[in-house]
Amino acid sequence: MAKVTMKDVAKRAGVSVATVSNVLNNIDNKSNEVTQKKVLKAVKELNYQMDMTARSLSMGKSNLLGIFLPEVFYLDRPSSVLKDNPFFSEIVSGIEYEARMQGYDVMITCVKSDTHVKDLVNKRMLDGVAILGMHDEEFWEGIKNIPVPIVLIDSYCYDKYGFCNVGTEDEQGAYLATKHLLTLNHTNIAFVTDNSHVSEVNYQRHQGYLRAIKESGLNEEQCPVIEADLNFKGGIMAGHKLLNSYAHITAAFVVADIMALGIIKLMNQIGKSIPKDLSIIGFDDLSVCEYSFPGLTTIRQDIYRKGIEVAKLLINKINGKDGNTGIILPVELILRETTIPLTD
Amino acid sequence: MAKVTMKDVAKRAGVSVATVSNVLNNIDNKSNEVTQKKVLKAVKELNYQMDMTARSLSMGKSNLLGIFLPEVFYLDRPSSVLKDNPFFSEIVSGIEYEARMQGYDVMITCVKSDTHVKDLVNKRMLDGVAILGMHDEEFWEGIKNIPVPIVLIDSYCYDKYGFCNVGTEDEQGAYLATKHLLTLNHTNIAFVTDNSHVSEVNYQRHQGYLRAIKESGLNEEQCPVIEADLNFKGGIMAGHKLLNSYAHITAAFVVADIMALGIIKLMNQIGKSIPKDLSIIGFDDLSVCEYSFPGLTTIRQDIYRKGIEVAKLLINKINGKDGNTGIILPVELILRETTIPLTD
DNA sequence: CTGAAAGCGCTTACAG
DNA sequence: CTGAAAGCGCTTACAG
Repeated sequence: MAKVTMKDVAKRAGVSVATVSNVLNNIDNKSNEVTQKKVLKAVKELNYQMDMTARSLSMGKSNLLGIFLPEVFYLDRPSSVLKDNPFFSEIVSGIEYEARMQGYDVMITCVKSDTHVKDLVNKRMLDGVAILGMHDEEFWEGIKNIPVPIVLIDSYCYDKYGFCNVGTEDEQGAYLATKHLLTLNHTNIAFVTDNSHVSEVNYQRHQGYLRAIKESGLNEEQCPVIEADLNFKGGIMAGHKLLNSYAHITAAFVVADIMALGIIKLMNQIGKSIPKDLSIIGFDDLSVCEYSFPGLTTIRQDIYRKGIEVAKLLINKINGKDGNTGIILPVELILRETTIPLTD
Repeated sequence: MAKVTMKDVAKRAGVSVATVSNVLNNIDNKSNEVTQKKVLKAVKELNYQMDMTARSLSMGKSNLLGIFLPEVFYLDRPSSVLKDNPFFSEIVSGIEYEARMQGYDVMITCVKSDTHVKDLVNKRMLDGVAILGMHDEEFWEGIKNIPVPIVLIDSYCYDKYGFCNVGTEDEQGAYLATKHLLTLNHTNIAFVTDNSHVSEVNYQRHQGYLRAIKESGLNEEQCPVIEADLNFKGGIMAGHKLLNSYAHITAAFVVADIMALGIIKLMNQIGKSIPKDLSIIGFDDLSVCEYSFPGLTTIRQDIYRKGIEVAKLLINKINGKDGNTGIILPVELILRETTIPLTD
């Protein structure tokens, strides 16, 4: 069975290829009803499927969206953030879903440089791209002239480059988390964060933490910042620091669930009890929060929905619909079992 | 800056478009060295990037691989297996990596039917596709005539349809797991599996379990099969069944880590101690096994590598390289803290 | 409202 | 070894 092309449809319907193209692209009143019916009938009978490749070449757009993940290395082996970080899987999932609903396909790849991004957009005539993860200034500078819409996730400098962004109430989330601990009478609350010092997100979360601390009249000095790698192992390291150098701490707000899980694991291992010996609250509400014991109290952001918003925003921009270039999604306190009132 | 095409390169290099195409496609000795040099120089100077869309149309192949995930529903909302199941993220990660290394891009999408698959292959001129997850006979029948290579994961009937497959030593893994429990003197060992009754994989794992049981002279009858949904909640359900109806059981082999985590969670919640009250071993070695407390003893399969093998196999078939159509990856017992010798 | 024709940027026989 | 030309399957002014 040879490939069915528009030509075949045209012949069967007794019209020209141009006409088939017109009705299929819904150039509204450009064709009369009976013509339309003939064409649609032929399409169905022949089970015609539009060749997107030809269409792309002809129109200069592909109906393809790019999802670009950061390339990471783990023990010198190239790894993928999709493999090691549930956050990315979930957001990709949301993007893919919404894109599909709107008739777009998605290409997914890890990118290593701005050049890499530019090349892919050109090569595949991508209509728009979503870029996940953090990159340096050079990277953003390098891609800012790409002639298709670009949406970022959790960026605080997207408008500087003319991009769009879907973010989360980071400051407010951190404030809620800290407030929750304060409400439970904790006064020695650590802020556990990553050690890369480049994350604007975590800076914002620190601000929210500080706002709550100050508001309650506590002294900033008694509230230490503990830094480690932003992953499970980093959480374990942070736990060690907590135990060794901050014995007076009774509660911790951790900027990422995955780190919080590391702390919990360590505490369990050495026979400490969570939340009795340490109240702990995370941020994200990954599925794994529910798996852990005790279940991790955390600040929820709806990551899947975030992905959906990313796709919506991207497609709106592609269609030239103006409107917001920045969307901020709400957060919510999820109470599970890792926080408890301070009693003495 | 207008798009740089082959025409521009040709002009700059003082040759024809055909020649540019030839050297770029490495039609080995079809052009002499000096011509090649001229062309390559022009390519570099103009920063020329091949338009894959045009190339695809012309060649009838796209250098694009499709990764097709099953569409799932969760509480009536369409969901994604990528979101809820780390197994899929990890294997996708492996496929993407290897594909990229070999110069292929990947398209990822959830598919709902065989027609959907066929349409996508046509529309995008995909060179090959990897299909993850389980589907019914009708689905496989529907796609078996697709004229591009198809590789499956963990299929036991791939050759029936002329597909390829990358699988795991399921029977052997289950055997090792069960053997491990037997070695620890357990004699009342439950087999916890999914309730869909369509998974050939879990049938094989059951076989491995039975082999170990029989080999040790135990009576099959005293080794119950417990069924539940293949997810975290299902694990909790299985845990309840275990507690309510199988008090004599001292150990369990669970066909998937994610279910095992559910059981552990339940036991923790009701104050039972793992492994003292129940030894438990899973299958897969997801990252989350390490996060849980106690760390889950399990049978490891290298899922990331599985993805890599999928891509390799797919690309080999695309290039007409014959060879294996079925690859079986090894398993390994990973000892953590959820199994303990039976003492009485 | 419809169709003939040019064009999108490549590749590939084919002739030279 | 190189180039002119046709073709891949669409879309889009343009003329009718």
